[in-house]
Amino acid sequence: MLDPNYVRENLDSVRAALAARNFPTAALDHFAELDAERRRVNSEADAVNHERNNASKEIGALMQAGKKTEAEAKKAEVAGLKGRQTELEKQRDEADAAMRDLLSGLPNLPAEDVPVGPDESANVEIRRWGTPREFDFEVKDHVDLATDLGILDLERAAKVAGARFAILSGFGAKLERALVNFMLDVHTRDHGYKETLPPLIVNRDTLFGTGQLPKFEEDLFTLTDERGFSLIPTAEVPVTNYHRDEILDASGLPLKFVAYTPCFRSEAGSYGRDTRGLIRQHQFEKVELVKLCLPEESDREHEDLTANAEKILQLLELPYRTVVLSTGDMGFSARKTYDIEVWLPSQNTFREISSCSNCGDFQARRMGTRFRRAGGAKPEYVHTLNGSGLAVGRTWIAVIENYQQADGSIVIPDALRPYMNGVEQIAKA
RNA sequence: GGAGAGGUAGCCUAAUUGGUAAGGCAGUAGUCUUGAAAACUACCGCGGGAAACCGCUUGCAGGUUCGAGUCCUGUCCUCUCCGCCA
Repeated sequence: MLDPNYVRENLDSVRAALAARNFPTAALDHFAELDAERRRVNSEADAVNHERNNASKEIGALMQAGKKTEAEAKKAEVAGLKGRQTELEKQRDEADAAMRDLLSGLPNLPAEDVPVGPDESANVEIRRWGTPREFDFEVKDHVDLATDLGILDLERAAKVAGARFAILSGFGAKLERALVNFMLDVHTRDHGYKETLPPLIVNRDTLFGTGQLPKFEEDLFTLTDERGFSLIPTAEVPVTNYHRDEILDASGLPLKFVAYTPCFRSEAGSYGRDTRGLIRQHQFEKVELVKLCLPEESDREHEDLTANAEKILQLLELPYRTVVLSTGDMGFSARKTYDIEVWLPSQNTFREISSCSNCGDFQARRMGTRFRRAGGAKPEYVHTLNGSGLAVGRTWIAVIENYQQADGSIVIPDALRPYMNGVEQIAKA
């Protein structure tokens, strides 16, 4: 959520920023009048309220003093205010709701150093690590490799659940589990994150807080339960919301969480995209990094978080590059996003394996997550950050494809071997 | 699923037949002190405002009333017992 005061004072630059995100700016056409109306009605309702409060207090005093007739006279006087008050409160609620509807649908404003462009073609590569391996045989993709090895069964998954589901088995399942444990260990032991295991089902307030609602309901799996539950699309949702409607002590910041969870996405609208293999699934596993921090530290924390995610790929010796997303390619809640893309030999290209975003105070404002500096200062909104560290399924793909051998077997990266009970290679049984 | 108890500011605890949230601890600033402690003073839920001040706040949402922590309805959460259960 944008700060209404900021929007009021910077309407033109907000309009330009939204346009850079390909966001229709028509909604802002009514901002000024809506804002003025809201503030006018609010102060008027306040004034009437004040009048009534005073009268009620006087009645109370008269009753205490035993002056019944005077109290009755005062009551009759106050009764006339009631209709006007009800009307004003109704107007105020409507104006507030209209403003909230307007603001809650607007995406975050891009940071100043985000490249401006229409879509992913304007993303800018900022660094590259490792060198893609030279293969002296024809590479296979992860579907052929893993299916042949008997560690992946997509056909039966389609029978059990449907398209975009998978069954991992044997060393395939073990590799997934090894990756999860490896990532959690690195982030907790070396990077100082606190491991958490959040609910996989969340309510609507939580979804609003991180920005999934009201605009992206169709991306979620929502339960038929009347409580409005949805399956989480990412651990960012429950974890960032841990401190919703709280005022934190500044001395406790930054808070750094790492959470391993399954994630569930409807993938509505992505029909025909990445239909083969594990790239795009309705259910996948992810280790997620989340930070709540001071505003002045979020840029640095963002760099650190991205480096923490990259470290996993370095330890697994998987080549990758990091790109900064352009204004036209960023997510709703982000003010700046780095995508980390891992090398996939079968596609001869880099594919997203992590997305690390600084959301500034955008989510904090929706959640009501604030902090207070020492000395009893006014509460301020925290900054929130999140990033995959990493998408486990896609890491699994990267390991399978990058470590494939001519005979179709897979060499286990050194860093993972302790997590595989010393297994060094997955070969056909 | 059945029965019962409860939710007041960071924590603890009050509030008469409904009269407009009292107090303690912790915390912050200051006085005093070589320094600290103690004592004393102020602040000490949220929002707006330069300020004066105003509005909001007893889990949440409604209702009755001039006025609701208090009465009524719904709902969420916590706890206890019974049943069921990984």
